[in-house]
Amino acid sequence: MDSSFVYQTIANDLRNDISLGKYGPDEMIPSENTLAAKYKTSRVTVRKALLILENEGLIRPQHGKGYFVLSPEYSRFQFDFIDKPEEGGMRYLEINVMPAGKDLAERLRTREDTMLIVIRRLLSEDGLPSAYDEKYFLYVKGEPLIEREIHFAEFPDVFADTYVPRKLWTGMEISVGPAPERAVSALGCTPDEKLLVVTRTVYTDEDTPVGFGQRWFAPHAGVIRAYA
Amino acid sequence: MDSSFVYQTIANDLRNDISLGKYGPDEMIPSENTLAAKYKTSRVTVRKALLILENEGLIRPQHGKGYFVLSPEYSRFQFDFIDKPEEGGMRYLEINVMPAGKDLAERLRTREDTMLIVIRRLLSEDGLPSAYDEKYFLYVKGEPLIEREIHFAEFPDVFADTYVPRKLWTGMEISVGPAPERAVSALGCTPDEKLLVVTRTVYTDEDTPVGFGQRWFAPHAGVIRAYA
DNA sequence: AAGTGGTCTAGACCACTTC
DNA sequence: AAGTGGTCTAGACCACTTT
Repeated sequence: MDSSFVYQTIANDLRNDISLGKYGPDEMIPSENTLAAKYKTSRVTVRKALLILENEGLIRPQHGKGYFVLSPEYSRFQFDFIDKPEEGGMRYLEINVMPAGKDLAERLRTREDTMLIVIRRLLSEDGLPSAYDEKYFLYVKGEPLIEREIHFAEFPDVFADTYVPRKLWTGMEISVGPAPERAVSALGCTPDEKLLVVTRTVYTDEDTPVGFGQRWFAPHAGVIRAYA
Repeated sequence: MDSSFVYQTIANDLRNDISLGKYGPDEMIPSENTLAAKYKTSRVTVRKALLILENEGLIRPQHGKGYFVLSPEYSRFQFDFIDKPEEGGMRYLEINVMPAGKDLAERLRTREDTMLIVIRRLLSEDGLPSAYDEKYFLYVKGEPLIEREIHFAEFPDVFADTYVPRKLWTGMEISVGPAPERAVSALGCTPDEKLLVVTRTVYTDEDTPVGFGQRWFAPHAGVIRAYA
């Protein structure tokens, strides 16, 4: 197998043993010294292998005792939600600057007359409209041109120049609800029809919201795939 | 700060520098030897610090060149979807063994007369029904009692005895759709009303489906929260 | 040739757990 | 006291990249 290196061999062997149930949950695997002797290698190399398995969530060391096998964790799911789809088309419906208004002022914790940049788009797949989305973020005077900001790769990148990078985080809510009037015809649904909607809010490291976006999926395209 | 150890100090310092933009994306951080000299420590300790940052997705080493700072990745979201809610109530509506039928036979890639275990539940929050869910998995004769299997902690654990542990994975689809008739009244919705629905399929490592489940969320409770 | 990261050694000392 | 994991050293040799 993939075992050109000693630490890989050890990690693979142990992963196999755990996987096959040789060491069950809450049981202990051989100690570092035992493994070092078995593979005729140094403790450092053994620890390197064990760190890999620890990072994979298979084992956890306990000081003075040993390495315990963990129970598998199946409840954590993940998925990719990209702002700029690579497949399918994308069309800008509107790019504007406008006052926040009541709802958005509340969501972005600002005043109603605060100026926001709004970007509305229509996403397509196979020539059919698949989703409509909107993004709002604070308009800061003296900032780079809107035109430049529009061509960001991903949602939070818009803020790269304004805020400290890497200190932003995004919260997401997946729910159902009717699309706004301005999107109904484009998506080919009725005004009251409930669609899959994804709401994203970008926060600074101090939990101040700086951006807000929503995406409604057309009835035929309303699926988000995740895995654990 | 949290810097009782040399490797922690190095990792924290570098994380700070990257975070503050001292080293931007695609730029290189100081070499292992440089850092070892700066902190008057060994290369092993420096590498330990750098491995931490690598696992955090901040840097990536390139053989013969150096460590590069990566661009932040905001498009990967994750969330927890637990089978047995700790908060709120849960009531078993039905526990049975029944033939798969056409739809389930297709989903589980088996025959229509294959016997399945079915578990139907009603979940509540604050005394109100919040979701209805169903689970189906293959009924294997001679297996431990159904009664025992019902008290599993998480969905895939049902299969722990039957299949090789840790070689299962779960696919999930989040979409919208009407609840089945048997759930409509319990959830307090109309037959045609579209709800948030989560579909899970558990596969073996050979991608054979062994379990299938769906959960419909009541209109007032239909939100899944994720974060990146 | 010089610098870089990748693997590995053979020790050391410490803190924690068990007997 | 003995065994365990946690931190750390001062080297070594190799493969890769740049000059």
